[in-house]
Amino acid sequence: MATKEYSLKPFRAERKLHIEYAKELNPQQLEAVTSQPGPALVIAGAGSGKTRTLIYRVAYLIEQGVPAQRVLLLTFTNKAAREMLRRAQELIVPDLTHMWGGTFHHMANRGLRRHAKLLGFPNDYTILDREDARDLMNAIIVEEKIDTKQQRFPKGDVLVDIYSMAVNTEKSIEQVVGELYPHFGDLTEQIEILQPKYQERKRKNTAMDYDDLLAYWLNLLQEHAEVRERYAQQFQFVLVDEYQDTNKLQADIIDLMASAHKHLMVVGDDSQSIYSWRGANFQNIIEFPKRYPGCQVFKIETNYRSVPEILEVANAAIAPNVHQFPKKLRADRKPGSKPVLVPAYDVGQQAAFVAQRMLELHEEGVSLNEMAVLYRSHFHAMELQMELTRRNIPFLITSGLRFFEQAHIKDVAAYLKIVVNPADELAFKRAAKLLRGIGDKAADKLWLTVTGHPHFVKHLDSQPVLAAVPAKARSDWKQFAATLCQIEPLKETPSEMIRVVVEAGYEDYLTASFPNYAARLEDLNQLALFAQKYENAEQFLSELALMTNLEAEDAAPVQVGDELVRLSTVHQAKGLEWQVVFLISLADMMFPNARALNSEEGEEEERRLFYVAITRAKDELYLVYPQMRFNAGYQDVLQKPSRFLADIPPALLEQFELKSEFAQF
DNA sequence: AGAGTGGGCCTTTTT
DNA sequence: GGCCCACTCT
Repeated sequence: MATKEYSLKPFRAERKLHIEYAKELNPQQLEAVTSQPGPALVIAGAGSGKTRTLIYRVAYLIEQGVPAQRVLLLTFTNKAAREMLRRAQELIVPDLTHMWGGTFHHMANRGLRRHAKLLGFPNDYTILDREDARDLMNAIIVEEKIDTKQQRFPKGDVLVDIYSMAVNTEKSIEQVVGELYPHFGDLTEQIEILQPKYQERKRKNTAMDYDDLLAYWLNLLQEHAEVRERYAQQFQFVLVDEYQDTNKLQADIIDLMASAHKHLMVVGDDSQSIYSWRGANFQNIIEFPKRYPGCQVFKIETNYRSVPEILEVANAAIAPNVHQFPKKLRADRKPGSKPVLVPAYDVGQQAAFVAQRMLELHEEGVSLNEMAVLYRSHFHAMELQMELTRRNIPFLITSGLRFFEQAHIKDVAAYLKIVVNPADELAFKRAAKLLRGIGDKAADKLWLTVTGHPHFVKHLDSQPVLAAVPAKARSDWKQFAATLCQIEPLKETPSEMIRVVVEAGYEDYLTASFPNYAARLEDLNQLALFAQKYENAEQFLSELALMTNLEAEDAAPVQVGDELVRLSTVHQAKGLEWQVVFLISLADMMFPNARALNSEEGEEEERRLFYVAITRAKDELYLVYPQMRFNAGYQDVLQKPSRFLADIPPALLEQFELKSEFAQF
């Protein structure tokens, strides 16, 4: 790898460049975009053109002659990376396809597929999603004969969460349990003993969970100087978006990736740090100047997104937080209308109000695509979904379940996984249990008889294996074995594999098992189309596991051209914007969430979340709360408006009086 | 004994 | 939709 340094000429407005930076950027943005190499921290408030700054920085680097493959752009979603590259590409001529861009997990996976052998892992490992990790952990709890009855023992998903937190924050399990799971304090030792078992089991199955991708990648960079040097040399410029939501593990990876040149530019906003429960630590951004002494600091504080009335509410909402960089967001836009406070009787009336107002706005000419409903938790949107369906208002919801996490998608993917990685115990058992007459026990037994065989797929149809198959499952099993043999040679065309699996029997299973089989079949059809983009099954499966909710939409069957209202959690709305935003279920204990209030930091994070939600709105913002909570079987109980609403001076809001027509629900 | 089904109760945020 | 448990069917 050539290690030529590409230096940047000092920016001078009069010098002829393709892009007229000084015209297209404000002075603060311009300063960051044209800054000299070296560590740099960009504090960019909500709606201040953070993305724009990054795009222009990329374009500027390329225009200065830096080859695309020497730039690394880390973003929160792959979609964000793609979007930025696309827009940077529009600004300049050179080809950016060789630039590395994407999420941390994406980058780690890309590196590990190349170098996993150094860690004793084959490079065709499977990536476990949350559900897989939980199932594996539960299996271990059973095998280790842990008495989960006598004393409340954490379930698989809780254990996985504990380990995840330890890995991502680089803390000990004892510390994590002590701080976040004190009620399991006396089980600490047992919890510690199980972690290596979990690690071993994944290794045996040649599988990695999300945390392993990061942890092993960091390990590779730390322990293998040749790998570290290779990438640290390659990436002369490293850009990181949403830096406030990185955790210790990710920060360490960044530091090593940028260790040769130290041309590291991180961009973020401490007020929008909302992922501490995933180990994110906004101390990373606060202490960046300490870790990189002499770094340049840029503040971008002009907000182009929202009308001043919305911004004032946002500023008031975040003000009570003690732990933040002092900053003053200035509005650039002309005055518009005040945010509206809407007390609804209950969630039903809340839904009715939102739907009604949407229709009115649509009449007034606002596109449905420019409206969004945001909430704290997925289930807060239930009534609204029903209401919108009743009124024929088309909506797109990024639900708790991702497109790719749905059972039928995972079932079919399991077939491909078995062929790609015959050590994948979870995939094998999942697929086997779909056959009639095979349940947990039979699947366990069969796995023990088939695992480790060199000609795994062909072996399934052999005499010794057939003997272990329950009699009533025999014919299904034969079909299963035949299907796997059939798709094995098709690894280069994952979409074909999917079609074969569906036609060879999965379709029959769907029709027999689900009333909505047609919709599920259509999903699988879309999945096959989506798979065509990939060169082989392994790539396709990686993508499937690492895709975010936002990206999943591109693969989900949504008719193009249709106008859709967006329903989303605040977390998933990060980085997005709409003309009109409805923020619903603003009742205390719903938003802020009751469980987050156990600590002071918890309340501050909820407040940042509230701030993120408010700053998604460009023109109109509705703050809606239900006053009554439905109490099954008993009288409804009164609930308090969110404590965050009390921090907003009443003069900044317009009070909405619900007309009686809403009260009938 | 193991597979499969249905009811009751709860639901934070996600790569 | 998930989880747990009780129940029936084979």
